[in-house]
Amino acid sequence: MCAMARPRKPLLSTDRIVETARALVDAEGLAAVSTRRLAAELGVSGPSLYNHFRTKDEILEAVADSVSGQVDLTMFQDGRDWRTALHDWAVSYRAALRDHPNIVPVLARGPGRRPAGLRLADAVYGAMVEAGWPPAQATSIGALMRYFVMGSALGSFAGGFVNDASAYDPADYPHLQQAHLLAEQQEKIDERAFETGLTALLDGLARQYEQVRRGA
Amino acid sequence: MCAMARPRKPLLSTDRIVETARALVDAEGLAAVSTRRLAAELGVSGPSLYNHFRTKDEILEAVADSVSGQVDLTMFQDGRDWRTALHDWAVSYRAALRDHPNIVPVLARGPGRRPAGLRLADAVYGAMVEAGWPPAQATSIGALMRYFVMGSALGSFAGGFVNDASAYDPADYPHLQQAHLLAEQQEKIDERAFETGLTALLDGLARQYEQVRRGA
DNA sequence: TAATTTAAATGTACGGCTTTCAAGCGTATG
DNA sequence: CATACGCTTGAAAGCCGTACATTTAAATTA
Repeated sequence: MCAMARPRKPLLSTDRIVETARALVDAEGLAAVSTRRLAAELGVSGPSLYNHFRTKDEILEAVADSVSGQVDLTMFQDGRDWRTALHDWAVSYRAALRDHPNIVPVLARGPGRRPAGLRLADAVYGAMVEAGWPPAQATSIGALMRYFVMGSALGSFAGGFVNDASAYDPADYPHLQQAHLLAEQQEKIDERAFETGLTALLDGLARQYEQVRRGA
Repeated sequence: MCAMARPRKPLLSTDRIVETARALVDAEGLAAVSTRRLAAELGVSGPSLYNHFRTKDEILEAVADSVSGQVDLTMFQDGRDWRTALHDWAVSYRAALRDHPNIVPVLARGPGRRPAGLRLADAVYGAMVEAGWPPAQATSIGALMRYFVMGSALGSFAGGFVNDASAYDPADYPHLQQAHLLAEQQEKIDERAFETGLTALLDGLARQYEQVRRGA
């Protein structure tokens, strides 16, 4: 009896699925994304999704990739020096993650075969080589920058400290008597830690760059 | 009929559960840990775990904490300079994560209320303050070091690149023609990226330290 | 145009998951 | 001895992802 047939215009499209999934992840977190729930959000019944994606994980990967795609890459093209470009890129990268914190755990699994993620890696690598870094170092720089940005996103937007004084017995953690305050100021602390680390990282790389150029 | 009674000696203990869970995570990954599977591994039936933990997540948190507990902290006590201590700590931290890569995603959610994780944060913070860093910077250093180590662990041991040449069309990623080779050499690349980043980070922090000391 | 293949959605169903609960039984405490 | 408590259990509720056959419309081919 009346099994719904193929509609005149497809109800679903990969784009619509990804966009809706992203909105759902942003609004309610990764855990809220079940195939049934997502399908409901799309006005459709569960298994329909499997006509457009082979698995739920593919949907999440696509969402992650769409966030990667929001990272600005123009700084690698307009002749800025490598250090400034790298700084701006890291900031833009982090901003994209901050806008969609709930998808970060998926992104953190590495570039995998996500096109936009690979484009990121490609852009950084290419720019560093062009700036005069040896290829091996350029690879390292791409990786370590990703490490730092991802780590800071995960460590900040996700877990962090718990805002509950009773969780911390001062006797156990002599230096962290005010750790329970950390949660309140967390945003600022994370921001400053990121900036401090990024500056240190770039300073240190600049030093290595000088040595490399001197050696060459 | 014949519901099993309370045994003379408890079959379960929190320690035994955590150890078994850790072994299971190490051997077969996070996904392999279901309450039933873990219970079977313990020679016990599913819901029994709930007499010792309130939720499965608490078990994983405990496993994560037990890994945090393996990180060496002695370098902060024997009078080494802050830079050397920080370096050794980062290396030891990364080694602990490398020994138990599958639990890293849980650890990466931040220190939360895990005692060993907090002890880590406390030790770093205390050592930096003692070395003459202003408290605010000491906080930043603790956070950014965690970011970097966690990010490098997640980006390496977990996902990374896919070892499948067909995944990468050279036309799309002009600089990554050999990206498919990356997976093979991944271990070395990750190691070098970590070392490069760590050195750069510490060089950069040393520079900031000089400025701070000069200003004081 | 007619026949055939493919696409999109569906209902049903299977096997898994975490977690709750009452019930049973040993052990410890009064 | 009585009573409370601790530990384990089986059963079950309510999720989950996804495989499958089915239905119909669209697209393709003859």
